[in-house]
Amino acid sequence: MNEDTAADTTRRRNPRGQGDRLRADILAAVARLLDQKLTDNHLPVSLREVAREVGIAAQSMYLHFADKDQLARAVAEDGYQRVVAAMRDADTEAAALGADVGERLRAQANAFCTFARTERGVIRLMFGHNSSSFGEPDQTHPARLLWQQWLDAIHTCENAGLDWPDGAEQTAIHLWSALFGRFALWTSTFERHDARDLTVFVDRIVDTLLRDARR
Amino acid sequence: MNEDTAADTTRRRNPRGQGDRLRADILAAVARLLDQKLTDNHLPVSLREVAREVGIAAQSMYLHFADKDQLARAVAEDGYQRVVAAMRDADTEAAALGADVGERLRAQANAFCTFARTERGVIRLMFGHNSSSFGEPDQTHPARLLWQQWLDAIHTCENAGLDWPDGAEQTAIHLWSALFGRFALWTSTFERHDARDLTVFVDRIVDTLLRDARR
DNA sequence: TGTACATCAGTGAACGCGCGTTCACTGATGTAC
DNA sequence: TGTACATCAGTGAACGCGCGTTCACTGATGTAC
Repeated sequence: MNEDTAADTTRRRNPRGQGDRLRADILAAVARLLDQKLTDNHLPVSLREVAREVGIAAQSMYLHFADKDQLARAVAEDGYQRVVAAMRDADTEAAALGADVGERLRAQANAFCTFARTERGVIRLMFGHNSSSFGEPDQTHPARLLWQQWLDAIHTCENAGLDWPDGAEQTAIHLWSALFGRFALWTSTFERHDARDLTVFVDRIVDTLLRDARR
Repeated sequence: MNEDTAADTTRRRNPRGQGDRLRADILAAVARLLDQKLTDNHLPVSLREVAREVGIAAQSMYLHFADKDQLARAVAEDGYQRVVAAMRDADTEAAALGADVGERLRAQANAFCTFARTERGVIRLMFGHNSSSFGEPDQTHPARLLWQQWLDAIHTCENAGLDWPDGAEQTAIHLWSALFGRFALWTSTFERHDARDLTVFVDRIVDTLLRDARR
């Protein structure tokens, strides 16, 4: 077992002139370890930092969270609940103003991006570890809430007569992926961070989807 | 200044029966701190773990990296170089087999996803912090390499006669966003992780782009 | 051909620090009688 | 109306540990003479 980890075979010193090999070995080891670490939800903030920020003693964290892991879990779960609430509110508001289903979908897409923009740290955590860290394989992952919200939005359009060429599920995945990917690029690369870029993108992608659905 | 952090005003104990308020305060504090931490590239692995994995003493890390931060930087930079190399190789290979520009674009998109799938930890790190942590605002960010690769691929199609309705840049951003977003969803949510889902997605999105470009 | 020396690829031992967590405690506030 | 008591929202002090980093060292290998 573990024949792919360098640690098994006792390492021998590199020959003279080959010292740079260690550099490559180190980079490969980091890649391996990072991959293993993906499973646990790592909170890149210490309990004590949080306590300091709140203005309480570090032990007071344990009044509400059993350990650090539970805190991370709670933050992500809270994030899912809030983003879904924001989308739902945007939908309700748009509907109250007499928007059609397409405009309501766009409103929800924008609400999602706005949440991502204003809660960058939290959304990173939300998508920062895979399902296995949320206990039971399927049912309990709080991302289900968000997935259901997207699916509802897409279905609402179907009920109003739109026909998605790739089907509701694929359309929901497509929209969610595109928005999150665009946000990730926007936030993590060299672009200046102008919120309008995101809004323009939302408009374009929702328009394209609607156009193809109405054809 | 800092009127938005709870730590400024000395906290007073919650009234009886309101103990749950602390929970909300803590979650809000974590969100604030996570947002601040986005700027620095945090390597969720210790130097000593890496050294153990490689099979060397912890201090030997300093033979190649000035500190932990430089190691994180090097891992990300290496990742960018490798993903670009993989895309370039896929393109060259497809071209050698007589593929047209569309097929070559698809080959590069697939190479990107394959890299993301096999180097999940590294790609997380690559997109896990924003540009400011890479020194000079624009020029030095190694993501530039990848951006240029996408742009080249899109331009190659233009040179072969394709006309992108949204322009080359927007098309490149769209493709990159969609792929990365789909990957992020695939890896971090409740779906079973079946590589074919990604391949199917790549096919569909590239096909859609090409169809709209040829019209 | 032998040997002194420089270089290279690392290691041994230790530092001070902040971390997650535990245990026993406090002091204000509401409640029963 | 007074007082004993339970409850609540936390804190004080301490633990052992692994971390990032520093400094001085080692021992094998190639090179100049």
